[in-house]
Amino acid sequence: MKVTIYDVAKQAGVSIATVSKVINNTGRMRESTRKRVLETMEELNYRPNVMASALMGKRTETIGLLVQDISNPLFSEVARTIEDRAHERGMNVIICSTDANREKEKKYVELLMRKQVDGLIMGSSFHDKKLLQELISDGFPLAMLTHDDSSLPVSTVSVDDFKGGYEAASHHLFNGHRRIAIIAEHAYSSNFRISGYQAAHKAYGVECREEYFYRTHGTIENGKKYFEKLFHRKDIAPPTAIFACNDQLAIGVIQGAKAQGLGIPEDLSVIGFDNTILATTTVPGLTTVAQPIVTMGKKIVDVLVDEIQAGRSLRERVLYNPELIVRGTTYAAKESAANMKPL
Amino acid sequence: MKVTIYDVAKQAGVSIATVSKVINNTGRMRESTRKRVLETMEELNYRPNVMASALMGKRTETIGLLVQDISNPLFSEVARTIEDRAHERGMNVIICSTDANREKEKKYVELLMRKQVDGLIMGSSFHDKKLLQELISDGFPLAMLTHDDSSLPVSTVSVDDFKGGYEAASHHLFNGHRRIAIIAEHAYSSNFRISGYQAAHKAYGVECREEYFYRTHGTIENGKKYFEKLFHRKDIAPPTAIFACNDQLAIGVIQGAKAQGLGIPEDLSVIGFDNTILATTTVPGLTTVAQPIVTMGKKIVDVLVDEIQAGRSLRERVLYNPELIVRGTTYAAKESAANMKPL
DNA sequence: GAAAATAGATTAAGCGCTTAACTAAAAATA
DNA sequence: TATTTTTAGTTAAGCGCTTAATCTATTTTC
Repeated sequence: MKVTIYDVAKQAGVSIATVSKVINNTGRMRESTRKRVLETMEELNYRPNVMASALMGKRTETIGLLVQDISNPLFSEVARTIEDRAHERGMNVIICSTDANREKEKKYVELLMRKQVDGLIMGSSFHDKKLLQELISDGFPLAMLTHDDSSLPVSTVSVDDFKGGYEAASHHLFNGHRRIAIIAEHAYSSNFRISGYQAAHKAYGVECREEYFYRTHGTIENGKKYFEKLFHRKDIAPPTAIFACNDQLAIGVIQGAKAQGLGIPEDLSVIGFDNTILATTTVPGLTTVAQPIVTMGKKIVDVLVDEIQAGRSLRERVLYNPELIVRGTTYAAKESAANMKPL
Repeated sequence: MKVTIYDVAKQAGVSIATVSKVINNTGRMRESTRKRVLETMEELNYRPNVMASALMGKRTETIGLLVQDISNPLFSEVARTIEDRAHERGMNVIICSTDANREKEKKYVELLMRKQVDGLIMGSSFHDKKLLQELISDGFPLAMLTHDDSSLPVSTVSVDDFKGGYEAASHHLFNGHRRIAIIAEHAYSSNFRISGYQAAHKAYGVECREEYFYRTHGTIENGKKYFEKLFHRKDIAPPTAIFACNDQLAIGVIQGAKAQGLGIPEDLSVIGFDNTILATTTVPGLTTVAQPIVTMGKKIVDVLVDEIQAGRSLRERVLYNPELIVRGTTYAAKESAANMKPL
């Protein structure tokens, strides 16, 4: 049967309170007693029951991680660093994929609350803002990754999406491109990437055309689909460059382009976002805007755990710099050999 | 403050036992009473505390999933289907990445046991066989994915690795290749893939040369590295085809080959294994042996949950058929235009 | 050497729930 | 109508732990 604190106490010839004290390293006792209890625990292969101690108001040492889809490389890479850091900090992680679906978000939050998780990391946009505000006003430990909504009094860790968008567009513009399409995601962060893209155009004195702008879910299929939309429009000249707001979209674009016989980057330059493993597996490698995934994953755990330990919101806002990783999918546009500078 | 069963009981004017009964749908009571309690629960936004009920011997409705590395696409894809199915069955999943490291395996198993998880899924090879046997003989609900060790009395779900290896090698052989290298993983399943590869050679009357056999960890870097090893050996003619035992290795091989100026598949045919998202993002697409990931993920959860509910090991062994997905990285060998048949 | 302080341990209450045992009232049976 | 059975609910113990309150030596202080 299960070994309980009573078994240990009996065997060691002390009370359960004493055993509890050695478990938690609290109170005072003779060194010999501590040692004897420790040995007995070892001997009986005793494992304290987390449920019972959680019932007494201790932490469950479990945090919930809500992501859109753990099978998406960005999230699985983030999840891995979160998991590792959480373990270092003595916590387990329950991962839930919400599919950016309100119902699931709600269901999983409820479930996680019932399990008494100590805190929650929102791994990307969380759509049910009302539920979010409820959690926040309940003082529940919360940290948001990649969703820097300044209207919410929560700790956030994210990348400077504006800058990322700016750098991606600037790279294209610098390379002489003047017709640069953007395929954005239905995500909060995309708003900033779009703004950055627009700001870069302004800096270069290039008009930003509505016709080159699409917004969709960030899948490979959609990348392909919107590439085709872009290239089958009769009203506009096709773009010579595309800024896709995640790597999957970029890869879809590349696949669509290659299927049409277009050369990458000779005929079309493509930039992605995230620098997931996918960006490294294409040949040529995908030029993309890197998020410091490992750093961010670590940080979000630290922020959350600090908050849990402090017992109140620390409202930390951390913004990391994105980095443009130039690989093989971007190149000077045909119509302009000379590289360009902003105005 | 937290709403407890007492609050509900008081408000509804019943005893906590009655409330408990409506929560668990047990015992009998007037319909009007049940309804009143239900309404009160709703009204107070009451969420039963899983810890407390777990303490009373109920399930925690949590299962642990141990994988090598959740950031590896194969595992993240599997994890996603496991997660979904588990949720359908009313359970949460705690994911732990072991890095195929004994220490971590042990540490995470301990942690999960302390958290009273109802069962464990071993998502790939589990190295600490002793610990495994301990768990099994303790009667702890366990299911193994992709690790069909017949010496262990556990339920397993896996793909027919022998057949997968056989089909991969046969495809190369059929295409006329006679120098087919194999890069295997340090995983239990690789043994069968290797056997299948050897059996196919036998069927075609082709000698299997030791020099074309390597074993390593299944990363992109290692794919590249072993491609180079293979092509810089002076003692043997380089292979015209490679069977890599996972997609990452295959991609590494392709990257190495392209870096050397080799054309894929004209100069080198490559087959991977797993059919992860990575196999679809390369251009041309990677020919690979598909595991029915979704089916397997679902099944392993069902097996485990059935076992948990039955309260004893069902010792189910499920073997799925792999499927060779021919994409663009395999082609007839130069030295033989005609396709070949087995003896 | 008596009072006060300290060290080392125990007792007992209680966390939020489940459930076996019980009770009281209503319904069925004799 | 009296007795048995059924229904609808309650009481109370206990799951494995934490911790404040308590207790008993043993030391320290003056």
